[in-house]
Amino acid sequence: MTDSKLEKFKKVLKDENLKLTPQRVEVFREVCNSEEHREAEEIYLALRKKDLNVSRSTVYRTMDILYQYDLVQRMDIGDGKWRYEHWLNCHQHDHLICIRCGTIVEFINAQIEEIQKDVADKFNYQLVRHVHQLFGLCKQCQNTPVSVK
Amino acid sequence: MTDSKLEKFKKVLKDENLKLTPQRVEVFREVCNSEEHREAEEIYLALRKKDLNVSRSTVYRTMDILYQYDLVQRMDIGDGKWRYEHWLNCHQHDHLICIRCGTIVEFINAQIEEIQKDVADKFNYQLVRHVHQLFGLCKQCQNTPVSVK
DNA sequence: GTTCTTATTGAGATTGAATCTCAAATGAGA
DNA sequence: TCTCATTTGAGATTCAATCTCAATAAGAAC
Repeated sequence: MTDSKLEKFKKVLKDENLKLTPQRVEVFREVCNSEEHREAEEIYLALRKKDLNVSRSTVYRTMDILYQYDLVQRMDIGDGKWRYEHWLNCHQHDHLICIRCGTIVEFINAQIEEIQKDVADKFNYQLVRHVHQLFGLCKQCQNTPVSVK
Repeated sequence: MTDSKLEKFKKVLKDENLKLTPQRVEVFREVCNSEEHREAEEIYLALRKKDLNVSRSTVYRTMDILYQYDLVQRMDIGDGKWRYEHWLNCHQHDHLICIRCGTIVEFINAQIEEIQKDVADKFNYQLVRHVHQLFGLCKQCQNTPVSVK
């Protein structure tokens, strides 16, 4: 994690009268140092593994703050769990999700973005955000037979 | 609900060795006769209101069957609840969702469908299904001031 | 550095949608 | 009508997320 990212977080905390605690810093650092799309529980366990004992509650609470102040992105692939990813260089992208192995790949398509705007206009909706997820089988899984239980 | 829809359901039940029960028929009828995107709980309450007392468990179970056998569509707008809609004339469409009043409107865009395929190809994903949701403010809500609590 | 106030933390309780359990009831084939 | 596997209903359970509250700690003021 670059210092500028941490500074950004510190600024948000200061501006919002939230305190800079070691727990918050550790959670933020953990999220920034991974390119994965992880659940709060996974982030919690990753911290424990590193002997950085931040409670589950605090992880959930911090992820909420990070999401509210646009420091992380979160997505829901329909299994009832939020998945978080850092959101500092690369804003605005969508996802391809493998329905077998769960691999998540990001994509950006300017043309789709344009058409989305047109669709929203046509229906008189003022577009705020969107979710666009393509579910399928990744190359690997297309070539792997399903194991028999 | 036309008879042909019910026949389709009966055929699925028969083919899958599932029994045709009055409860299943009532749930199916209830879903087919509404153009809304409703949660299982709402469908359950709608039935109760009509004095068709199907248990909550049975509603959930029947919705699962209907979804598994492609007789209804379901969507998740990120609030942890499945919303169901009948899926008999109009397959394949996406949704515009008002973030204030919850109104859901359907849209279809052939161009986006095409580009999606190209994106999946490019990443070597074999596309199975997709979720595309545009969140924003509907016309009505753009013109309504937020009420002060 | 010390004091003070207020926010934060952690552990466990709670929530709510969805699923599971199991005894009683019921389809539907023989 | 009989039989038996399936289904139903009511309540228990699950699980991610949120809430509660006493103990702790940040950080402003001095």
